[in-house]
Amino acid sequence: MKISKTEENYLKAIFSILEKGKPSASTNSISQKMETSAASVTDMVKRLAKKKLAIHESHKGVKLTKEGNKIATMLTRKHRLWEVFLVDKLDFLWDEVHEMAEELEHIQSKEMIDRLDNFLGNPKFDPHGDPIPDADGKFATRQQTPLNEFKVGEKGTVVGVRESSTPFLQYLDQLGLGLGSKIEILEKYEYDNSAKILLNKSKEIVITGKVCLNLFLQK
Amino acid sequence: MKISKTEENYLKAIFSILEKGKPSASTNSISQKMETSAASVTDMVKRLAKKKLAIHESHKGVKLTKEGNKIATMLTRKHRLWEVFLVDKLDFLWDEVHEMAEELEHIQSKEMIDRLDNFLGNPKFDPHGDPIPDADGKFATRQQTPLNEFKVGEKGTVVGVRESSTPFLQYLDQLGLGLGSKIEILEKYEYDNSAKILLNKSKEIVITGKVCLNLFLQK
DNA sequence: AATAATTTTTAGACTAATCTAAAAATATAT
DNA sequence: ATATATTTTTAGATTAGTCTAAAAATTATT
Ligand SMILES: [Mn+2]
Ligand SMILES: [Mn+2]
Ligand SMILES: [Mn+2]
Ligand SMILES: [Mn+2]
Repeated sequence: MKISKTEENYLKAIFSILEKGKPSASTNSISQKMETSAASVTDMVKRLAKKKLAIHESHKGVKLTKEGNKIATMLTRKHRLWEVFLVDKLDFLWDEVHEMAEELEHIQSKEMIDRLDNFLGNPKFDPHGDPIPDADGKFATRQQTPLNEFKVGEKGTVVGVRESSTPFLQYLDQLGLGLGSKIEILEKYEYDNSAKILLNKSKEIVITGKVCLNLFLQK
Repeated sequence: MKISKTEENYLKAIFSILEKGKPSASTNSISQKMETSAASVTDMVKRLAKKKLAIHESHKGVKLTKEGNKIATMLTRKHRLWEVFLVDKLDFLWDEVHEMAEELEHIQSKEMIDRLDNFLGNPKFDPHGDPIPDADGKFATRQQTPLNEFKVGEKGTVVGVRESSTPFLQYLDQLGLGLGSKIEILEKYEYDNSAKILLNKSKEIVITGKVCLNLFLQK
């Protein structure tokens, strides 16, 4: 059974919605992520269900079957490994790689991706700190806490971002923040959830509540 | 103006037919290369003409415009650079890479391909000895002669193959022949154009006229 | 030059993927 | 509980890319 690039992108979209803890993905949430109409989503979801990749109950949202989940996981693996390649080998910045990976993930060769994994030194996390599933689909786990849950005086290292949109990543670059940055909380302002932090033991900066929410740190 | 993957593959097919010296590509020759019906070719050729990528005169075949030629050249560049990547970095064999490159060539990023070129050390020839156009579309040239034009006693080094189908390449592997192999002609048999050669100054083997025709050597 | 063979084009149909507009189902507010 | 708003599905249309069968044009053969 062959799966089109479009079907693959839908599977990945559903996967990423379910990943965030939702019990099922709604038609509207998928249409937003895919930037297509709700009608198109209904069509496609039916096709995925017919192929036994998804389970669809009318008006009750979509889940993935074991097979659908497997495919989405392998797409995530490919996407993230290519991102590592682009950053580590071709020296792209972390905010430049998503669109290219979005295309590269559809190249069909398990052998190639396993060799790429090896060539890259079997990385466990992508340039945004997201875990890379191994050849069996197993995700690495890591202890991480969003910055907004830190208390004054606590310290940590940035290991991931909740959202990896280009504007957010570029904003972090501007602030001098990236994976590996050392942070100590100096002050927290209840009023708007912003905070003053000490960056890499050298620079004091103020960041908004939104930034705090989107940064994951290891204590 | 955006060009679909299918349109790109047609451009490349037309390009490769014209490359062999033909003044124009016939509908049938394209349909053979693309493994589609002649009717589909006519349809597509009209679309390419409408986009000013090809010139089509009814019943007289197709040529490429400057723009069409440029695009086909860049696709060839991408295809061949990815083949080098797969062989040099991921350790694939020369007969394993074509299908993957056939997909990779459609990834849309000039910046990425220029960086890949650089990462690979700006190779001038692909794993089959075919020239890789540079960022401006210029092909490297090289003095090369098909083995069948060699005379008894002459020596040379294999630098390319005329045809790079998997069966042919695997057959060469079996014979112990590849790019860089040193060859001296020991005997030529007029009867069926086969020849006895000394391979790498150590092994005597007999090869058919067909093989002689498909190997390019540098004297 | 007429006929036969081959190549190319046209006509009409099909599928995947998309859309808009309207209908139906579900959720929310009064 | 009814009315209103939102979400989801259905219906019908469109475009790219493909096909087969038949018509038209070109090339080869007698
Ligand atoms: Mn994608
Ligand atoms: Mn990522
Ligand atoms: Mn291709
Ligand atoms: Mn090649």
